[in-house]
Amino acid sequence: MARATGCNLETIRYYEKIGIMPDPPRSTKGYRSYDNAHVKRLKFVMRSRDLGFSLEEVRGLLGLVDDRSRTCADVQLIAEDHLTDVQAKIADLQRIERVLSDTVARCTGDAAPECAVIDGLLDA
Amino acid sequence: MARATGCNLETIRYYEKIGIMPDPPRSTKGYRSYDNAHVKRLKFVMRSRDLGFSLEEVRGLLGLVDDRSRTCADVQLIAEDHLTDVQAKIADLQRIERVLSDTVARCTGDAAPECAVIDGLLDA
DNA sequence: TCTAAGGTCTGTAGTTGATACAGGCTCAAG
DNA sequence: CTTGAGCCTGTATCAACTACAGACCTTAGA
Repeated sequence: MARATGCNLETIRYYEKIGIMPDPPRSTKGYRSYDNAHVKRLKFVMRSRDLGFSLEEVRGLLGLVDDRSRTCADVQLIAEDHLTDVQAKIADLQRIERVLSDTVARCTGDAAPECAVIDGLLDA
Repeated sequence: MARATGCNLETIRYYEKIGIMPDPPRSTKGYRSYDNAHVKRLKFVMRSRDLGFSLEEVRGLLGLVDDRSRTCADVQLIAEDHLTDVQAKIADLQRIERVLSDTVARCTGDAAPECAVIDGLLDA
């Protein structure tokens, strides 16, 4: 399954341990054996993680996949919360980017020990 | 110093333990006593962290503050590397934001168990 | 002077989301 | 029959803190 999905082997077992992935059936010698449903679920998890959902959020999303009595509105809540988080992070990083690029622009870049970056951090 | 800087008490001691902050002098009863230089250094660390520098990067920046034989060019390298990181993170998050907001926009938000977000994650 | 509330001390454990072994078992090819 | 690869469990590690437990100290009020 690691090869099939590109997911790290240890990560799959980690997901199993924390209950994101179900305990798969085992061969007589104790080897895990996975089927298409496992692969599909793992890919779902990987795509969610890729979009920055936390594992707890992924658990919530999986709840809907598993339990069809939960609704689209539940998912929308999780996704909108997450979208808000992402937008806040972007705004933060853009602020940081402005400060950093302004400061770096003031760098002379020479061999002197005076430095606009350091001064900025010391005096801000 | 925690009150003076707004830094969590445990965090200050953590910085001391990992060598970001120096071991301060102690009272006879073992209480730490800080002066202005400590406060200034801690504020420098806090501002650097706030701009997203890792503690290792902060260590590098502090190296210049401490050792005046190091140069502006050294700092510029650290800051430019970090700027590149920040810009990459912004680009990632913007990609995520697009996907998320597109998907959420397709949500009906009703009580039905069909959901565009889930479908998107399952089939992408 | 006693007491209670709060601050400080050390040291350890928990957090998130993995990753990296160690040491042992099994399997398939040559 | 051997060799190398793959799988198994369990534990340790990473960043950057945060949160206790349990002990000690200080200060203000009765």
